[in-house]
Amino acid sequence: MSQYTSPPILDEHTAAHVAELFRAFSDTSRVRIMSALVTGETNVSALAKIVGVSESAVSHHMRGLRQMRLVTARREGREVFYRVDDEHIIALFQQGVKHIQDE
Amino acid sequence: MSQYTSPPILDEHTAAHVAELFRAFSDTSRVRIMSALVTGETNVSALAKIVGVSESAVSHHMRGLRQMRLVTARREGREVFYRVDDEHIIALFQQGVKHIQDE
DNA sequence: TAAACATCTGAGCATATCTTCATAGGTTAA
DNA sequence: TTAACCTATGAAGATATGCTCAGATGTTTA
Repeated sequence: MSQYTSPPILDEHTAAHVAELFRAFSDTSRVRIMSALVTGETNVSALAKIVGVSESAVSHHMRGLRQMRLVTARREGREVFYRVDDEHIIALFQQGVKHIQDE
Repeated sequence: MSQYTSPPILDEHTAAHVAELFRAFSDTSRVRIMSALVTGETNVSALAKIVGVSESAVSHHMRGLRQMRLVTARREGREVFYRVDDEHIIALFQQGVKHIQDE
């Protein structure tokens, strides 16, 4: 006789990666940076002005987001433009925003 | 003549709430807890065994998740069963998991 | 009521995170 | 080349986070 068993929970390694992904959006400044990038490519100094933090802080955040491949960078002269390439990432972010705005 | 302006970025207050939501899933233990709850109602001691952390640690996590209304609690005798009621929250969580597993 | 069980809570500690400051690296214009 | 500009980096300090430990609270059973 067949028996039902619920799917095993996420293993430590996978769970750590999932947590890392969500952690990318777990900071107010990064959320605002993402909300800017979702509307289009933006460079560091513009992000700093828009979000209201130092260019250094933005740069630090961008390094993390870049390492996680959530954003890509493109150099144009002395400026560096960042963008969100992955539609799934955009959808994930927007879904989080929607949940807050719908409440 | 009409002019296009990109939508303003999220205000500080909204962004803080969005960050708070994502932060709920930004810890390995909480991700594993959520992955268990998604498969069905579970009590604290079971979660502790499954996830591999102390019951106290689970309880602390559940308080946070409860306060954010990401889970609901139901008492049955001396046990407390937790579940994820909100389908949108489940979808958000699963989408994050999917992004990791697809890579 | 007493004892056993399940969960919750606050304090304290170790670690992680975010920001700022100073400075370095890379690019363009004078 | 020098100066100005934009971005990146490392160190340091303040705050946040997650865990453990000890003990409290609530519930059932003997």
